Amino acid sequence: MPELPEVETIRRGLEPHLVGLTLQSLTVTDQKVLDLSARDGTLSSLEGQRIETVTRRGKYLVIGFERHYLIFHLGMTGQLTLRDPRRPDATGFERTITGLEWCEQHAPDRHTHVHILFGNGWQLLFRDIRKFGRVYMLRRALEPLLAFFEVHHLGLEPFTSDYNLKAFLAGFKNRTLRLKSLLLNQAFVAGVGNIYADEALFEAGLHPARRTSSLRRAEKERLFLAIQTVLERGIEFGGTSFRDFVNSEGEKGTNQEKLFVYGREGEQCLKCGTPIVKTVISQRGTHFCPKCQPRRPARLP
DNA sequence: CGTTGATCCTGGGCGC
DNA sequence: TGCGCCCAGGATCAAC
Repeated sequence: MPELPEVETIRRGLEPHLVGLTLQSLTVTDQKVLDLSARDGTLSSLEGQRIETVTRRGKYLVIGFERHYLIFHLGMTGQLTLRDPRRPDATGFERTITGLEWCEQHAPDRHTHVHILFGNGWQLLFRDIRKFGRVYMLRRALEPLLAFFEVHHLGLEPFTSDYNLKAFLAGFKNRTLRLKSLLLNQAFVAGVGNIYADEALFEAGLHPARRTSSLRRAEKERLFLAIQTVLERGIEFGGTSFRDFVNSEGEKGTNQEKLFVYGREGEQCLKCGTPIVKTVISQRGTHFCPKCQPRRPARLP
């Protein structure tokens, strides 16, 4: 679910509400989602600390308290929402389990694993059906944060000076894997997941099964630009809500209406009318247009 | 070292 | 209605 555009959408929703709030208590109802291997202090040491920053790196959301970072990775089905218990919760949803049809705030349920209560009465709720998501806690300093990103193999960060053509091209060095697999590797470009990988390859007109070693310079440059294009569009439309994604207010994004290939198997390509094909590459569903994304590169003119 | 495949979870959707 | 099966947006680690 949550790739860079979804996490950024959540970040933008949380930041104006969270900055300045003081954490009163933090409750973890399923320890499985906790990873305190790199912590420096106990969870209770967060009590009384004020939130100063809400940032993001790849698919990781980083909440900066006065002395610690609380870091969230939403896995496949993670949701991070704000709730004001003094307001009525929305009810009567079509799918109460996945939360896909949920809008506005909702009450905690058996899939809500972390509850954070703030001094003003608001709650920040972490909910994750499949429990692939994780919550981490670090001492607030640059060095442990960079070490954390290092341990989790985070590569180029889109929309920063970090993401430049030279570094991008270096990612192709000595590699033979398929393009789709390269894009899913967070050590290459951080934040790209299955949906945006397929969309970026369509945008660049590249076949997902092509080997990285077969790309010409111009094709790599197209991919370099295409990744930013599709991520930007995803953010612009508030993220892609295929199943579970909701923003910090519990609302769906609309980027699923803007996709060219993902989830469109058998439907006509929006550019050429050819039916979109779905296949499997490194065990992930992969969608592409066989005409717009030829397996063999077009001959030079 | 690079690459592939199994695995962790739960729910939804489909065919029978 | 129920059951079995397959699928799902991620990341890690063992094994080749």
